[in-house]
Amino acid sequence: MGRAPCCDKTNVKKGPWSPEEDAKLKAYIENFGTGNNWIALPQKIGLKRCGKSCRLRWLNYLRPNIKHGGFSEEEDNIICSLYISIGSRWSIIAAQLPGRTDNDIKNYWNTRLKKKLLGKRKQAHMNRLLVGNQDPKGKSDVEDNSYPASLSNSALERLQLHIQLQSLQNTFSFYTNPALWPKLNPLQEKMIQQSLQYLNQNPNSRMQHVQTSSPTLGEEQKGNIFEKSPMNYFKVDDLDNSVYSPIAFNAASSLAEAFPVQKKDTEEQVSTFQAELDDFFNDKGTGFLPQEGQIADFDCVKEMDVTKESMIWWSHELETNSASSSSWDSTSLLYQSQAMYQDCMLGYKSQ
DNA sequence: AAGGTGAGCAACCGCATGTTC
DNA sequence: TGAACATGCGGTTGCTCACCT
Repeated sequence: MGRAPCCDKTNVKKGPWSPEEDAKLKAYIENFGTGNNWIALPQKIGLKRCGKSCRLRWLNYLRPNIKHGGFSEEEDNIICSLYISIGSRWSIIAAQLPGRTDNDIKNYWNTRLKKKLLGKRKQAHMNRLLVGNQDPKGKSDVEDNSYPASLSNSALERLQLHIQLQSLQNTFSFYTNPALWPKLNPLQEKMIQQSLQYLNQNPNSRMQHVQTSSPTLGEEQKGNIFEKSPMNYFKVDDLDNSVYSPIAFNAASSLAEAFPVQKKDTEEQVSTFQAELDDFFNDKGTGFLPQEGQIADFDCVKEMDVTKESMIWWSHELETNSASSSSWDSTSLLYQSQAMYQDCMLGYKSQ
């Protein structure tokens, strides 16, 4: 048995509202309020409209202090920032912008802001390609310190781009809101998170994927290692010395399975790995889906005691958390995400 | 001038959640 | 406690208008 319709569909008017209808609705609500019953309201005032339609019309157009169009730069920033952080939660975004409605913001985003933002990304990408092509020495960007393609300093920036692009595509950002992480591939998320954290703490570092025949690492390296991995690890060089990163050592072995590199680190292999890693983070090309055994190899997963059941539970928790707008402070999130957005945009401007 | 196309936007639809009885 | 109903929300649709050919 389906839900009973909220009104008699055959006896209600659809389509644009006439000025007379607007006037009737506005006058009634201003005088008597909605009476907390939108369904009954149209009958009371003799409108052949669905109650939901009346509500929408009032909220989006007739209620006082509604602003239409003319979004300011500041409003653009707020919308973009929040969208990157929380996705298409238009009502929450609208709550940060007095006088704006969720519908208005949604339309504005879909028709203009999204294009504007993606246009900047595209432009930045094109700029990079142009710079690479114009290099007179014909160096690959692996060799060129200004454009290192291995997971170097720019990896941070690139990972951020991945995250933000994925946020745009998936309407979530696990970056600023851990409660939202599981919506994406948790392995990718945790690895990115760990990588970002480490690279943030070690701004001079370069990160490479390294495979070694040595089953263990030297004593001098142990202090920098969370956990040994017999064959694969991420090697992080900063300018002063080489350290071995606490980044996803167990992930490295699983990654190595996904992206086998047979010999020790040559620039070419690092470059290849880099490209493959790109694909990995982009969910394309390799189509890497970890098997159960592989999942257990990720230290991020170990922390979570992952089983199929817990993943399901985790997923459910996410849905619950993300569905409840009162479960987190959207204002603090706004400041947090605005800073991220500003960083991102500054990054584009500097290119 | 007429037809095609795409952008912008108002409104609708269906689902999820909240509330009431 | 659960069914019925009301409300809120986000995705989608379809209309209008401006621009292009």
